[in-house]
Amino acid sequence: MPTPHYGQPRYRVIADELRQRIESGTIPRGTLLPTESALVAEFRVSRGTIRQAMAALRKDGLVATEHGRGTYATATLCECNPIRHGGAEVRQRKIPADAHLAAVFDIKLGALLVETESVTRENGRVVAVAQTYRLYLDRAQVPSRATEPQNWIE
Amino acid sequence: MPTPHYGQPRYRVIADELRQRIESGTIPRGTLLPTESALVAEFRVSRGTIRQAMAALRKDGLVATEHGRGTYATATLCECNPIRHGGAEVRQRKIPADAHLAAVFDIKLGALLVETESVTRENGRVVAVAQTYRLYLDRAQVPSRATEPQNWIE
DNA sequence: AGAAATTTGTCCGTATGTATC
DNA sequence: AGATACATACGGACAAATTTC
Repeated sequence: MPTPHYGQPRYRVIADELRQRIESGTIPRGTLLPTESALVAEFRVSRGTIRQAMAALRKDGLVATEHGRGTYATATLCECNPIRHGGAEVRQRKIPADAHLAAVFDIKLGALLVETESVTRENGRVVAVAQTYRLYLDRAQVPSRATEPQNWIE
Repeated sequence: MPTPHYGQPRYRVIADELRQRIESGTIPRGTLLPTESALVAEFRVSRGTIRQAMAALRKDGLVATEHGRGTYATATLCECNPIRHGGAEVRQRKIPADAHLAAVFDIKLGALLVETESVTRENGRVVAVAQTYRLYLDRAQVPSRATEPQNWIE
């Protein structure tokens, strides 16, 4: 097999498969995913392809990776339907901190924040977007060496 | 030469170097960067490494890539010093729209927005971050095929 | 405490497919 | 159509962080 990528590229197919396993609970939140080598064996692709799929999931905040340790599924991302509030659409969701927010809040990359997004329209046209972030205070934390990530409950 | 990467990985060193060239004006805003092959030759690294450096710059919105065309430096990111306003630090800057904001505003990826960020502290600890975005109304646009990107002024 | 094994991170070289000019 | 450039994929190698013994 040279390198045919008709339709969807392989790394995307794999990413979608893993995403479904996480969302369906086949891979519980907070637990480690199979290792890269295991996925290489399962999907019969090269390690680079697996890593590309992982990067895609990481970008979406669905998983987080720690060097020498593994990649685990992050906490549930709760996304609510937008509600109307004074002419603006307001929507709230839990998100993992990106690099910038992690630095500002001085928290770990991937730690949970609550994002409130408000979208303002004028004549149907979006003219302003406001996003506020606050710490998500719960026992839901990114697993660390101090606790057992396997048994951590979201 | 096996694969020594003391300290910083090479792709990051290259990304920093390119970033400096852009910020110092060696690579003017709006102009195309050297091609991948040129950078491969200059830095004596593989294409994948160059592409990784490019991806890093792209993620930061410093450059934008068009398929079959090349990679060019995006508009100036004006970043002002934070000012204090009622117990919060407020800072404004121009940023290129990421995928989400581009979708919400219905504008092109990389088009300019004005971001106002407000950071609130309690006892020195950051407790909330608010970001508002509005359209940046000016002639500064991301270059398109219709105009000549080379001569585009920010 | 320390060595070995495991796992992810980075890098290389190469090849081929696909889109644009 | 031809040239150029980006996207995907492979296999191998060594580095670095973590866990296990």
